[in-house]
Amino acid sequence: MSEKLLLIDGHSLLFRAFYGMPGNMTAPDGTPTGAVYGFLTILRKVVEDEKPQYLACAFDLSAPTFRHKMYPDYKGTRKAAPEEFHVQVPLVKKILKDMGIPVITCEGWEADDILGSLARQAEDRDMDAVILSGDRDLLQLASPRILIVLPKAHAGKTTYERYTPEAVKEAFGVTPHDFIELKALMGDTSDNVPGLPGVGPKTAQKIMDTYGSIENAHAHVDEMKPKKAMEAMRDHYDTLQMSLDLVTIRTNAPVTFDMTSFRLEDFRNEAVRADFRELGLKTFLKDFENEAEVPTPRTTWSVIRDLADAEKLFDAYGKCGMIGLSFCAAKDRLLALGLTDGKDISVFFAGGFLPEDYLTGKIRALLEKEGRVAVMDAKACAKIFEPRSVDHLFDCVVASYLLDPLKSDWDAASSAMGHLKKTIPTWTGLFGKEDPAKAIADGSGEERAASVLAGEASSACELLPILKDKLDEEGMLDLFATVEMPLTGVLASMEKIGMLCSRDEIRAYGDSLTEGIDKLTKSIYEAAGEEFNINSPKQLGVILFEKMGLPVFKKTKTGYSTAADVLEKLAPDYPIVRDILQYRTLSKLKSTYADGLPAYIAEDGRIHTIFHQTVTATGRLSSSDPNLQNIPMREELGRRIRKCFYPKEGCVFVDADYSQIELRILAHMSGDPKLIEAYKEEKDIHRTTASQVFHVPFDQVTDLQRRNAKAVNFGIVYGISSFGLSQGLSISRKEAQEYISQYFKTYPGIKVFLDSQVAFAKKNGYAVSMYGRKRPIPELKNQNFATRSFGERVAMNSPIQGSAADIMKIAMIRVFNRLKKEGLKSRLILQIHDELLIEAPVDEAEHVRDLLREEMEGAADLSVPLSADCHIGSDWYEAK
DNA sequence: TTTGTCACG
DNA sequence: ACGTACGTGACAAAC
Repeated sequence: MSEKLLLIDGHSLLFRAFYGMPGNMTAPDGTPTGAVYGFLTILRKVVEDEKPQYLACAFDLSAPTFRHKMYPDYKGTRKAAPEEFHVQVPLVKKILKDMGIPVITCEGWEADDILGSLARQAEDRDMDAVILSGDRDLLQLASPRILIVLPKAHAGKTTYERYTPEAVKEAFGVTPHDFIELKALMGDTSDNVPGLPGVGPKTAQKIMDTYGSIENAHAHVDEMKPKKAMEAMRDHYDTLQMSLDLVTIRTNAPVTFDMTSFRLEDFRNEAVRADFRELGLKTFLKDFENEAEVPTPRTTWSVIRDLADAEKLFDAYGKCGMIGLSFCAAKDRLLALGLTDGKDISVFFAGGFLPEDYLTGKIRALLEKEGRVAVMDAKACAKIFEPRSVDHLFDCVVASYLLDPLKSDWDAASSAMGHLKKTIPTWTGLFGKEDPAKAIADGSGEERAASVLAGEASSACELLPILKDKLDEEGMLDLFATVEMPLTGVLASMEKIGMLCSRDEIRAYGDSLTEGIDKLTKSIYEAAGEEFNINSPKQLGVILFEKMGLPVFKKTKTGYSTAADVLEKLAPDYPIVRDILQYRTLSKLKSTYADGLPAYIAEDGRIHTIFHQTVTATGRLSSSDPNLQNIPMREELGRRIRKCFYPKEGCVFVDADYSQIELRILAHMSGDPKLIEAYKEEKDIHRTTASQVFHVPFDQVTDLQRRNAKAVNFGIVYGISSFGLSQGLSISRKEAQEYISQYFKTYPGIKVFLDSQVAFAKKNGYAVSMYGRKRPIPELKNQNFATRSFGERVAMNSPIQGSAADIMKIAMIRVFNRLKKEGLKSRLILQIHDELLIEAPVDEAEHVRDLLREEMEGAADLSVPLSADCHIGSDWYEAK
């Protein structure tokens, strides 16, 4: 194997890291360090993976280069960057120096040219070169011996893409050399390289596709199309030649350096350690100490291909008290699975002597035996293996979520890292954009898949006892075992069943919206005196507040606010604003629902939303792909979309929603006698509140009083503030404060309760629901008033919203089990926070309605009654 | 990728 | 004086 030289494009890599990393990272002295951190992370990863023997890093100088002489307007190295970036350049240079990595600059030349020249020199010495850069322009240097590595901006993760000439061709459709010509044709605004006027990416690509090179295109300039491009090529050929020259990276810069081979250990010297300490780069310091220790032994596993071996293993696993299970599936088909008893790890691929049905059958049997099965995704497990119950499953990711619900997006790897301090391979980490199913099918992904499966199964197995202890310690084991775990099975069933949705009806609905949108567009253009993009808040702001001179009520950090509450204030005086509001309504309905939903209708005619159990801070579920928890309801026009959702032949929808569950929970948790009394009367609660707060007889409450009382009730649940209420009611802050005082005077127990929740959260650092669900509130310690106030409102709201979520989850499990127990064909298909929707055969409908109400109202025993309103309908619109 | 907006509870 | 109602997800535009 030939030797390898890793060349780093210092400036561009740091720049990329600067925008890719959180901007708030600082050293103890306040110096920003985010870019340095990102730079080092990617560098370490590439060095580990590529294992170069030699390293060098090139930087630009601020002095003009030969390109500035060719073209004075050239920007190149003089791009604007914020101060926070500039201060990090010397920091990274010092660290590189201390690591023993040569930092190379060259007067009159850019870093690109240095890299190109050194890479070429490496080629001449029969070495391989790897160029690590943040700039795509470097791709032109890719060759059989020169690999280009670009970091990939992927939220939070450090990954990169490797470009050989073939990879460049595959990803961009052009050879590395063509990159140069393309860029010359298009120009580059950030470098200020002039391109051909009127030629963008599309036309440039077309020219290259047709003629293969600029030179050839110019030879055929007379026949060129479009006409604009032809004229541009004819008139600006000289400029184009110069641009070509400008964007071509040189390989003859007068640079060399002493190629002293370096070892990874060189990174770990005292000078580097001091740098890291000074900058507060804890992650890297920790690395330092860890590396002295024994490295984590590589996980090993056996791939099982023989039926007799498999039989023996499944038999043995069946006798274990605890096993770890992982699997890989695509479109509800099992592809592979990993199993461990905590010692040995076995990996099975479906197919050959081990058909898919054989494996799923074996796992189903395991899930019905006594003992625990630790997994990373019980919901997916239930969907694939369809066990009679999920009673023996332990979902490590759900457990991790309960222990820290603020860290949304829990997954297998972060659970392992968070509780085991272990790094395990991930699907995206090993496969990137590649489809694991395909890679497994053609064999190229088997090894990688096995390593992910082994890591997930073994860490699940290891995590189970740890997480169980932690849940117990935190008083959440009961919530986990009796609510969250059984719920995984309910959600699996709901997702799998899905909800029928009519393509034709949605299309018709969309068409009717289009008509309205077209009319409004015309009318808006006319009133504005010009055409513009109404969907652009920026352009709209210019039209309304600059051109037409409308009064500005509110600004956002980027410009004028054009939000609905602002436009509504202007609507009475300006017809155009009314049209814009209407336009917004229609285009929202069209883009998100009419145009958005059909893409999700599966082959069975149903939409299978995903219910997320580990996302929200309060314990609620969320829904995505598509979100079926925000289908329009409040306005008639939008509500009509619900007519497109219908039950299957011979069925109806049975729908039930809790009536003011959050206020009832507030009454219960606070124990305020007057509010409890109000609920026991089972009258219109907002009217009752108005009557009691404003001291008027129940029958004499005006609509305005009721509306105000309702807003106050909302406010209380959200964590009341006079400012917030004043916004909600469009009244002065003083009046709002008056309402609040009045409310607290009427229900003193509520005030005491809310204060106690804030005090509790301040003391303990978290709020807690009726069922022990915790929500940490770090904001309460923040010294910023606004942030702290937010924390206080969260402390008031979370126990209420969280308890409501708990109760709904309990209700779902009760309803699900009751349907099963009674052997009914009715199926739970949706949850919308305080509402459940069931698809029920007509002959079961009335019974199911009663059952649904019973199980929902009986889900919790509060000091006020829980009440659910039920409806039966032939589509979702009718069922509400 | 972030921002503004808006649909729901 | 500080600046907001609580909790989500999707889309289009702009960076």
